[in-house]
Amino acid sequence: VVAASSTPSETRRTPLSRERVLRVAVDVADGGGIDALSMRRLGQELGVDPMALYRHVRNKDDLLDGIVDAIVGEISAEPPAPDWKPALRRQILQARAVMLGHPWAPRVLEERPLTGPAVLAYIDAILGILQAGGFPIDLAHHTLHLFGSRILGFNQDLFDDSASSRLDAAESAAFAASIAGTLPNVARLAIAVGHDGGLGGCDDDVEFVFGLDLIFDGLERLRAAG
Amino acid sequence: VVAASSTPSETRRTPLSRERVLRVAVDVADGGGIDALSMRRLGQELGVDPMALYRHVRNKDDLLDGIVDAIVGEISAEPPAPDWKPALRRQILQARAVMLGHPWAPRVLEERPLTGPAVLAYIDAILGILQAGGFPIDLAHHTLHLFGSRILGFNQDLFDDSASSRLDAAESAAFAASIAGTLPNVARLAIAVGHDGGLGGCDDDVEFVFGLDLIFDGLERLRAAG
DNA sequence: ACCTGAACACCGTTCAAGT
DNA sequence: ACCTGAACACCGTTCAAGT
Repeated sequence: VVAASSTPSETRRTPLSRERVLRVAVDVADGGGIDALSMRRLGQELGVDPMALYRHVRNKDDLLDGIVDAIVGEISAEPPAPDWKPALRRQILQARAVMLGHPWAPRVLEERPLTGPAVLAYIDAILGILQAGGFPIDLAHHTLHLFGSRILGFNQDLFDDSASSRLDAAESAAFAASIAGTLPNVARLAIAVGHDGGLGGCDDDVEFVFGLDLIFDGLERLRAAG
Repeated sequence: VVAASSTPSETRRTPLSRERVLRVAVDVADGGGIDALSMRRLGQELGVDPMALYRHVRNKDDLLDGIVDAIVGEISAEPPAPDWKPALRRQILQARAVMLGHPWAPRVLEERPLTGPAVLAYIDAILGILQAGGFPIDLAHHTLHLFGSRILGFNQDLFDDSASSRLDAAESAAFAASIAGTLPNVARLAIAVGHDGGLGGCDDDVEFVFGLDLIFDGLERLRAAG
């Protein structure tokens, strides 16, 4: 169920527009995940024939590109500052806050080409922060590639250890023992992650900021070296 | 069209097995992209009723998990060595070579939970390299999160500059001029990327290794500091 | 000229009927 | 007991018919 901002009768009265189509599409994805966002379902949510959407959106791909750009447009811009590290850090964490509100967004962002106006404006803002901090243009270019998805506030975690971190010490030990023969290093990791206080509970935000700061330090060293 | 390893009659004679289903599924994805991989198409490729696949695969998700694990299984293991940097570097570049042979794989790897035996064995190998190099277990854990998809040899590039790098200097200048008003920093970047020899042609491999080495250096500093 | 909705060519999966 | 294929509940999109 999607939390609609208007009653069905209002919905039907308001004329369709690309903006409204995209806004409701984001609502549908927020409410039911990206798989819930079909042209038919979206038409139903807007109280119109699904075919009516094609007047405001070229096709499904165009719809996805549109909501991706809308999401990036939610990120408020951080003004450039002479001290680039805190400025870029704030900017990226602002993007992260937006992404946390749309859990489906990272996946879609990754599989769509990012060429919308809001995305370009965001990249321009990032480059502005780097330039104000004294980055030559080629280092700024490397930096964009280096950050990858991190520039938008998320990092693709390939292995999910949230399950193992939910285990207590005894359960971790049992799991570790069961795989110790074939996967000795993963077993050791499972025990360490399970230890109370050992790794601080595997907070994703902690991991994200850890990675950010390590990369920042490496970049600052390159920048200072010229 | 998929390059089949056997003729239709052979295909029909050979009994189905999970391994064969997964192998042909990878072939279909290699040949036509991940969207070409449907249960119906896969059944057709194997010369069997689509429903017959459900004896060897729980459902479509299980099929995807299976081919993801099969791809990771293609990566040959690098033996641990006292010098962790070159060992890890070789291991990751080996993974990258495998991914370049299956362009659809990174996207699928990102959206599936990675819990198959080959994935776990691969992570165990990575942890083995780090441990042999003197990484304490908690730093090794941070390292996995830090690398993210890079551990499997690919980096999610959010903006695609392959189009702009294909332009010649005059075209870059014209494009830059057209956006200079609204996107001054992106415009400057476009000119720099377009310059012959300025950035070395935007080689993806160059960018990947650049990022790898920067992260390696940061980790080595943390490791040495204890 | 505009919009609607029937229809097409697909999906993944269930389930009853047949061997 | 096993397998098949019809059928269900969906897709995105085309296109002809209706207003």
